[in-house]
Amino acid sequence: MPDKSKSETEKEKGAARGSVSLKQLAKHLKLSTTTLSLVLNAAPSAVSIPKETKDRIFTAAKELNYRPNYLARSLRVQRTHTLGIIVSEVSDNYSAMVLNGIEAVLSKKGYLYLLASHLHRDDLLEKHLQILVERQVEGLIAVNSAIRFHPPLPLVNISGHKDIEGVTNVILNHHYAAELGVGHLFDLGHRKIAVIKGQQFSADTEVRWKTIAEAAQKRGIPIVGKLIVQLEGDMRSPEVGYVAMKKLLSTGEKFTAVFAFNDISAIGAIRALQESDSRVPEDFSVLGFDDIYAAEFHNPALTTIRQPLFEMGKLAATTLLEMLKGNFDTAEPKVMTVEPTLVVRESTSPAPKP
Amino acid sequence: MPDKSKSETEKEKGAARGSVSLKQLAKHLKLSTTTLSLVLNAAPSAVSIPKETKDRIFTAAKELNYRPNYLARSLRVQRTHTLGIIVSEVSDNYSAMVLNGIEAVLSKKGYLYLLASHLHRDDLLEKHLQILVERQVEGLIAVNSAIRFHPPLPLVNISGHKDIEGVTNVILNHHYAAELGVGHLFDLGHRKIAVIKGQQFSADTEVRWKTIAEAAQKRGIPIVGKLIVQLEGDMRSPEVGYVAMKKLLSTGEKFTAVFAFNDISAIGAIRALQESDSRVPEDFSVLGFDDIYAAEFHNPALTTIRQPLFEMGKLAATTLLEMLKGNFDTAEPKVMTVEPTLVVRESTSPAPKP
DNA sequence: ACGTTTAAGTAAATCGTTTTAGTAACATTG
DNA sequence: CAATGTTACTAAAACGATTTACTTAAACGT
Repeated sequence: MPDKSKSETEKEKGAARGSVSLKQLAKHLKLSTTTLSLVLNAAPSAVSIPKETKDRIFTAAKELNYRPNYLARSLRVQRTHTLGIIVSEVSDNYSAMVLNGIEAVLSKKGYLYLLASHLHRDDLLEKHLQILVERQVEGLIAVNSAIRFHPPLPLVNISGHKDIEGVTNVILNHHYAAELGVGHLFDLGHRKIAVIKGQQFSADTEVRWKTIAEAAQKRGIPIVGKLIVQLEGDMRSPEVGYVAMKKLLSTGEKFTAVFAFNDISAIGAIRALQESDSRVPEDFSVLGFDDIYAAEFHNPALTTIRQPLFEMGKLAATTLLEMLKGNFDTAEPKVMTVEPTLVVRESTSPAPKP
Repeated sequence: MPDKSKSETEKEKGAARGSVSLKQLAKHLKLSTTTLSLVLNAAPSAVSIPKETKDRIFTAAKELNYRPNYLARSLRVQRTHTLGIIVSEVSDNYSAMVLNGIEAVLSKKGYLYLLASHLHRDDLLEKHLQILVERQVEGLIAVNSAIRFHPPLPLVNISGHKDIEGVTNVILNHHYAAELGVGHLFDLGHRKIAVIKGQQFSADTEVRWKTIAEAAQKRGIPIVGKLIVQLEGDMRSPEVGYVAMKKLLSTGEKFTAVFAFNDISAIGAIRALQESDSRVPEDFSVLGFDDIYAAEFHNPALTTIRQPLFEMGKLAATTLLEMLKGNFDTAEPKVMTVEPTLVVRESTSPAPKP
């Protein structure tokens, strides 16, 4: 037990657990807190302080293990270097990849973030945003969230509803995504295509469906009501895709391909198909969306529309930081679009001969 | 444009963007901040304040959109209701599930958390812990991190190295996990078992390997050097498992089953086997670890050793909060163990006849 | 009618920093 | 040698809350 003795004696007052306040450090050095602050922060006006004194300060700070209290500093300088991020759920694969992108740029810029989830409940969304604001975050990033009001702080929304005053949007080029997906299936000869729509609460659901319908119509592919089914519930487990496909199969309506809302549900759908003794892709082509890590290694490997989720996170973060620099005059809703790509793997193939 | 006019005029001084400080609110009401604070926080001494005054305060607070500055409050009361969490990487499936568990209890208890990743670099780990401490978090949770020093704050480590003074550990019953896994393969008749060890930087790697080796030895299963291979690199993609299995196959050494470090690598391994025209589980049984969401829906569905990751997160969080209540006298390293379960699905089957 | 309670508040200190506006001592300059 | 600069610092006011220790006026008890 090497360091056990001192903790009792140096209990004067102040910060916790072996940490010293600036005031204590100043007293120890018989200098004012002003001088210490100036020196420790390398303020321009510290030029007049002789190197000797500076060194005394530095070594004492190190010895007494001085750690500035970021709260106090933030309060004084009115900057927290903290953002608030709100997602539907952390362990959702989609959010996780976006978060990774966000974190990559924030950590480089010396920002931290507070994270909250809304679990697709509007009341929680509002409450948690409120809490983040009280905690003095400088700006907000929302992922896949239904922001419906002018936010009290600069906010950039990833894959959210657009057209809200004061929010900047990062969205996928949905139109092109649908063209890629439907085009791919069409080119393979599929004419009876089922669609698994996203959960009702997901912001992407509506656009995705609309653009797919358009792309289908444009190619003369009929939209059959019975072949449209909607995901319900949890976003993390393939289970919901499994259920959706079961429903699709139970209608008795014929189809040769399915365009799933995302990879997770595509994986569930494939499982359901296999259970009913159908082969993918020989009997049914399955097209996913997102390109999560698991997609490439699934069996069969998923053909999918890739969303650059990591880049979307990065883009959102850099944009928000930019907004924070320039004063918040970005009042008009702004949209930044990113492009999807088609990744062809094994889960799609030419339509079977009738 | 409904609310555009006022923002210019109410610019006296104080908090940002339509928010008012307590002082401003007090001036507006011609009362002291003391009174407001007492009333707004329902302090016991506020009994003497007549209801009328209280109502005046409440309505004014609502009207002027008063939001207490949490920084200022925290500074004064010396409590931040914030924890620091450090993980290797957010989008790692493992961390994400643990995080979910942590968040579940924190949000219920009114805590938020700052998240940092160390990317398996010791310098980043130390630096980020330092930053979290400066930000006045009340306690720390580390996930899968190699904490090597007595931390400056209460810390609970999930699946970390044990035996560090002042840290409480949440760990899996590795011994039992190995018994379950090896026992399962043994019972199916497998005698030549390959093992995919975890990445060198992962805290679990060493114990996992040791307990597996013991369980094998106990059953008289020989440990063949050529059949032991180690994962290298990224934790998120099955790619590394794929590479590992390729290496295993290239040795020419015979085996009928593989015990993978985790589900992610098991999925990659399966892909490698399939590419070499082997069938899983008919030719090779593959056993995973963790039971991530994708495991159940993989093809073949993964037989795996389930870690209760969500519960581990919850346990860590509740334990830490408990430590924060009772003064931090939990100096002796404490260990809380959780139990694994064997989930039998499709990726394992009786060993093929020789 | 005097002392004591109670009601309804408020002034000021405090948390741990940063920053503005000095000051006191010495050196330099014309 | 008085004015001016420079050097090496410091006092005190913020930042926005909470909290301790009063204060003043009215009500009450006897």
